[in-house]
Amino acid sequence: MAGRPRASSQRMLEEAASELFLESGYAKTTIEQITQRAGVSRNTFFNYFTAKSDLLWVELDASLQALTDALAERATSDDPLGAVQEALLVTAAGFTAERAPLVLTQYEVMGIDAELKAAGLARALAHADLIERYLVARLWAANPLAADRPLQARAIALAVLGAAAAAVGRWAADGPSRAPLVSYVERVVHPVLRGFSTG
Amino acid sequence: MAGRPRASSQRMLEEAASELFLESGYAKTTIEQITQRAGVSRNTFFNYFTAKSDLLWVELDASLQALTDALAERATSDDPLGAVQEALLVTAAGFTAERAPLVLTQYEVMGIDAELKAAGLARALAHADLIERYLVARLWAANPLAADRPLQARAIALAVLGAAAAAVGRWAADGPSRAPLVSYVERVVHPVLRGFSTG
DNA sequence: GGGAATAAATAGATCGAGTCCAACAATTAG
DNA sequence: CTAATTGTTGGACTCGATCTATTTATTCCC
Repeated sequence: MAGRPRASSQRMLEEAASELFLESGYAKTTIEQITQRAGVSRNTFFNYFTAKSDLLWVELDASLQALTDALAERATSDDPLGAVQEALLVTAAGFTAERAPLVLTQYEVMGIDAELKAAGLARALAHADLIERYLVARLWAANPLAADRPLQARAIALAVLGAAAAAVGRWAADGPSRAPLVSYVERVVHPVLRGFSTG
Repeated sequence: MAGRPRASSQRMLEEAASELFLESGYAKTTIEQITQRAGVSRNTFFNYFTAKSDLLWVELDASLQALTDALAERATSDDPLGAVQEALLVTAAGFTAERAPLVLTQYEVMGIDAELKAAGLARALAHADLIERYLVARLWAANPLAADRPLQARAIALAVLGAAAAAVGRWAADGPSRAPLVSYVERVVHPVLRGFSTG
């Protein structure tokens, strides 16, 4: 395969960025500085990331694939709500102490305000979309005549997303000696799904 | 009171913007064009709005006050979860056909992509913060010793927010002859709160 | 070895949202 | 009338993001 070898990688840029964010804050760190530290030109940044903010949510974005896989493994489950919970827990297990997003653990040092943190929730809508699609396929294949099932699938997906977001936030705030994320997520996702499964 | 009278208003700018968004799309409409149509200078825009995106969420932002008031009226409720649902329904009642955010009803015409729509969820975190604070006050005054009650309050608040967002999205998509938003919100918020109230 | 194909990096330019400050303008109060 | 107050504007600037043309670094094939 011909072509010029890459001079950098997402990982390199991410590491350069994390150092700089911790040194000077997110807002004060320019893309020029990040790429300089990584040894490439400013324009090259956009060959690796769509936007500066992508740097804050690398682990979250990566977990989308984990959730996709976990849901696919449960494609034929006869307990869709239970399967959603399991898939979320499997995905949550991928977040270890070393893979806790800096944006959630070091937000004060990095000068991350509430609006920037909130953008994580918007970004995680992709996860909710996966869950919704899974539910639409599993629930309404069983009973396609129920008129509001698309709304219900979406509501479950978004409610679960919200609960999981609460869990992640608490987990990150609890410090390095925190329990595994899985236990937080389970504690909050279970009541949500319970509510939707009775009736 | 001395001082120079204002030459414009949020309302005027919002109307100018809505026209332009519908004509040319959100991304293609510049702040210069909006302020020109409203008859003021570009810099003046920022005396009325913090950012261009504020224009998309005027009704949502306004509903924050409605929710604040509705929760305050239920400050002494002995059924906090029920009170949260009622407050949400009162707030939802403020969204009529004429007050449906264009960003949700005309997103195709306006070229609003998924990311821009997702930002509404991030913005609505302010609503979830209100609910969380209300729950912390109501639930943990009654039983301050439960260790994970702050997490539970946050999880409820965010789960309810997610469910409500699903309702709003469905409601907007259903077209001008849609049923009142209240019925959508009730249908999805009730199971969430039910799940957290049993146990 | 050399040329062609391929993929990546870079320089340079531009746009527009957003920030900021100084000067100007429109009102009221004394 | 002057001073105080509040709002508008012009001008300059930053920086993320976009885009294009050129250059660069590799492989492949003759």
